[in-house]
Amino acid sequence: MKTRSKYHHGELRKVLLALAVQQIAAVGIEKLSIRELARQARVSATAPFRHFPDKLTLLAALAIDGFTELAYRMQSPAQTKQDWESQFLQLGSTYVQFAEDHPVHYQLMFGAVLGDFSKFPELQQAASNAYSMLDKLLAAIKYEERLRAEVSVLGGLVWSTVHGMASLKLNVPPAEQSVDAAPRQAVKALTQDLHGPLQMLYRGILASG
Amino acid sequence: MKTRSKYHHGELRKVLLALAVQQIAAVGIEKLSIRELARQARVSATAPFRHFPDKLTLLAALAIDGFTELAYRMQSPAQTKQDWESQFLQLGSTYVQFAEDHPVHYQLMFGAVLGDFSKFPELQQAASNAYSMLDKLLAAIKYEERLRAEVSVLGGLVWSTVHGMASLKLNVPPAEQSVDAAPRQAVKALTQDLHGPLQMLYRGILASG
DNA sequence: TCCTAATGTAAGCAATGCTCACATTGGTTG
DNA sequence: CAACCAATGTGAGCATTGCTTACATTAGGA
Repeated sequence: MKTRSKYHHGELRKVLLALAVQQIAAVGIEKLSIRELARQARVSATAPFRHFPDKLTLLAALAIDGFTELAYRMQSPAQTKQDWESQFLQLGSTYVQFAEDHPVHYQLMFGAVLGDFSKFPELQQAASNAYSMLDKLLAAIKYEERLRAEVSVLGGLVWSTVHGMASLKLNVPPAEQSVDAAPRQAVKALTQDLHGPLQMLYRGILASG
Repeated sequence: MKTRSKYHHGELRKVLLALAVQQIAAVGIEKLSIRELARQARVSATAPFRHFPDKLTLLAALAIDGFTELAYRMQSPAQTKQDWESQFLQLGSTYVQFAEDHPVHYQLMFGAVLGDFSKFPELQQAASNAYSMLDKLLAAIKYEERLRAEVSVLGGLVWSTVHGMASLKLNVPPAEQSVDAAPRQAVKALTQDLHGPLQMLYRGILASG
């Protein structure tokens, strides 16, 4: 290890991103300060701007990392040649697990802070990659099982459900949560009672559009 | 109508909230400026602080309005003495419709900007009120139909699904969306194919916790 | 009618995002 | 090996922001 030359931090970009995640987790996105990040990295206040043209772009970089990681995680279940039920199952829990492991990234990826992705082509690309994983898996399943539904329709419903679970887990005060109240009971419920109601629900919402 | 006395705006609070919604919709939460709001309301820069101790509290006030309106909308389906399928159905579409009608409020209610609700007792209260509507309906249904599952479990699943749909509709670029692709096909899909996969998915996710 | 609380104003402070001109490097090329 | 150049860091400074403090104006009940 060479002595730190003190000028030229060396891996400032990476460090800034990591610190940003920490700080957002600690004080929230609203109060994230680039100057404060610079201070923590022991670097001048303007140094961060050599790596990111502005604050939003720094956040976008985090979102890109998120989508990349998510896509990576979704790759494994899609490649293993298991029965499609297992793949399906793994895909869902992978998604939710990701949200729990990287709440800050998730927030940026699916929250409204970044606004229109069109300002960040790389982000758009990364997001599309991740989204296409679900489509690919569903397409494969459809082919093998000869499902009659459109893949896009299936995908939309599955995605809604999974995303809803993840989003609620992150953003709703635990006292109000009932998502993970009782896993085993939930499984029971699904096989016993929910069958009818859920169908009804889907129909109502989708038909109203 | 009396002549505007120019001092004492009169309904500044209401106007500020309305302007805030406009501005957030236009430039995003990140760039919402209280001083700018004051300018648009033709009022001094410090006037807003007579009505809201700080910026966050102003946003919290919007979230409170949101929860109140949502609870109000959910009240009607719960009171009409229809069959429970219809009630269920209406509840879901009410929720999604609300998100589409008031995206800014929705963002504040379920996004991460406000952080912990515990700083705003009124907000906590308003949220609880809204949440309890779903529980009430489910409890009633359970009683009438003798569902075997726990209400909290049912509620969690239903809520996840509905919330996921709403959240995706708001936060995902339409090009990537597949939620409302084809309502009629979706209904078909549900009654034909989705029955099995969805169960699998739920089981996988819930059992992994 | 007066007096007090509610509501508005004016001036000012510390912090922030960002720009610009300049300093210091490390890596490529002659 | 030297010299140059692009990448990366520094420092001063500007406009804007959230918020405080001290003061002005008003509305409305005693």
